Amino acid sequence: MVIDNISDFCLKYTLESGQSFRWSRIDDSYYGVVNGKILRLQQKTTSALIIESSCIEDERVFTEFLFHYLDLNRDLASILNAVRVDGYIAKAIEHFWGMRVLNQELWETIASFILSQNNNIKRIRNLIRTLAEKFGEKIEFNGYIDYTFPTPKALAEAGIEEIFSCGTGYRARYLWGAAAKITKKELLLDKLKRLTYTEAKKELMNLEGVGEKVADCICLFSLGHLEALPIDVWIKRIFERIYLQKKTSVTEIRQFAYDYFGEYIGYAQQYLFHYAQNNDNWAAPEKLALKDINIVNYDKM
DNA sequence: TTCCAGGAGAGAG
DNA sequence: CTCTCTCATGGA
Repeated sequence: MVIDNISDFCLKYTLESGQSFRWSRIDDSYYGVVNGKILRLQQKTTSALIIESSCIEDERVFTEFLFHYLDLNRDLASILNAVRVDGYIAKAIEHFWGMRVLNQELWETIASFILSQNNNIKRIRNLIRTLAEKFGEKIEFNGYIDYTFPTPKALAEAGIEEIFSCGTGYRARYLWGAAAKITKKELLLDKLKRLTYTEAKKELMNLEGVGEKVADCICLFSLGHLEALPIDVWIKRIFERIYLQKKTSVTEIRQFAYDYFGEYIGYAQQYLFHYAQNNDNWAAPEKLALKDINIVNYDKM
């Protein structure tokens, strides 16, 4: 199946920007598990996406779902125009044009970012794979083998010890607690999807092991709240070094960021994060000059 | 060996 | 409110 009418999209940047931990690149295509099915995605040209899956019943319904997952329904150009307020972020945007903020499955996102605390991306990926191998279901597509993300029920029944034995460390009881709470319907995922950003964040922070940063990740990477701003060590570093030029609190960073970048701060954050992660020179002195705003037409990659 | 990673919670002040 | 310490684990 091919979708050939997309624009302002880069599969690589989208899937390799630390928002999802479930995609693997093999040659020039990406394999992942979404909604319990293996997907193979491949971007041949800027406008064409090749999709293969073990089970596509209705192409129209599937396309609709995929557009939502990859956030292709949004007008990326106007979002990036809105947040391109200085030369620094302009460089990040130019560099990673086409990176989208995904709308991932809610439970998987909650679980993944509970595991992400005080952890690095590679190890988070390994943890999730181990958990899926142990508590998910084995699936196969064209010789590619993977596992579905464990359901809340599966993890709740497994217990803390079993989760701990996967190498989750002290996060085991947080993950188990969230799984149990959802299984017991003390937290209703469908209801969570209908809340505003502020309401959803507050509700998520009632879970043990979910603080402000993780709640913001869930709001941004699953619930589509683009005003969410996850402040991790990198974002803190960037704002302290580039924008505020002093050591400061997340409260001040948050206030400044909304004020400065506006309602699409979530997208701005993702470009700044990925730019810093992939550029050892992100804080070089010449990059501190923000004045030189180059308004160029970034219509194409 | 020590430090760090898409942090959060508990306690102290 | 803000600081500080601790919590597993593995890679650099």
